[in-house]
Amino acid sequence: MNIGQAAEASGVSAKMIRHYESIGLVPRVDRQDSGYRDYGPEDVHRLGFVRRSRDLGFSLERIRVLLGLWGDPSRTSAEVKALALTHINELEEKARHLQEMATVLRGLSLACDGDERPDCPIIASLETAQKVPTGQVGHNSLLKAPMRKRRARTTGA
Amino acid sequence: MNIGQAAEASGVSAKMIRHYESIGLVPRVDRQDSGYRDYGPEDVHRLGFVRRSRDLGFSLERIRVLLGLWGDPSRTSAEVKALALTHINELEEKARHLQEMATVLRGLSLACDGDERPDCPIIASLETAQKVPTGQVGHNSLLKAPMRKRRARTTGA
DNA sequence: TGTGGGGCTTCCCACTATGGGAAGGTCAAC
DNA sequence: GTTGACCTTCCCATAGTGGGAAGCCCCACA
Repeated sequence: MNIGQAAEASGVSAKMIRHYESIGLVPRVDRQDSGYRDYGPEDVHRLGFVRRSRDLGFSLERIRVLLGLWGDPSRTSAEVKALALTHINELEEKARHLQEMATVLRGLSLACDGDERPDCPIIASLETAQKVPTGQVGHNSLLKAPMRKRRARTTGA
Repeated sequence: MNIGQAAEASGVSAKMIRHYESIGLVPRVDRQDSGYRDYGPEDVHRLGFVRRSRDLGFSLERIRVLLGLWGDPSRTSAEVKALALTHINELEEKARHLQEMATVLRGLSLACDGDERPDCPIIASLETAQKVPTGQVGHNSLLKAPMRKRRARTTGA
């Protein structure tokens, strides 16, 4: 089976299959006399595993671990579950972050007339780091690590 | 004011300030005799605007537009609001996507014993594209554009 | 048997946004 | 003058995916 057919069968693009192979995520497959890669059912199966893992948001590095667990007969479901729970927490944290930004912006938008005049609380809020009328959020600076202190300079004149 | 002080005052790292300047997001500032960049209050103000826009998840390209609207006395609040609403929709769509992945995985995790045995519905689900007992979600392949059809080949022998 | 076109190969570049680090110049305090 | 923090530019790295070029392979059809 050529790479194009493996791509269609697995849902992973040929481009990505080559990439996954190049970074060692999936093993190098045999070559035909022509030099074309030759895929068997097992290879396609594995690519499908990768594809579904990606669909659930796993990073390639984590999929590397998942593939290891998949092929390890002495794995425990506890290991798999722990990995999944870690990932779930990360997903939900990111989702919360995005939703919080949306909520802040939603509050500002509600206060914006959206007419022909230039006055706009959205622009005003971006301009100055002040509280926004969201009820409970009240700050713009989310999740950014504080910057390290710099030595004060006597900026002359 | 040197770049380090502008960075601390604005919350944008010196590295990023230089980068923003290099891509034309913020104008090139004057240089001191030493060749050091020299920042004034207006520059810091603008950098703060960029910082807060980033904190709300705006892309640099969209911040370019926002900066244009900010400095445009003939802007309308409708323009700003439209841009904000577009962004809100994108944020919430991404948040939903992440949350949906988390929910699917949560369902699989609930069905996983997490003990010393290898049997694991999480691995099983990644292995084969079958329905998962989540109640309403029931699919793994989310949001991926379908791949274009390829011509079937008579894979000889 | 020749040819056309689609698939395959490798290799490089692009994207987003940010940071690390090197090599070297500048400034201010002591 | 020395020292150390700060500045300069330039290159590289990240994560994941796609675009595209140059060139070879293969097969169907005329």
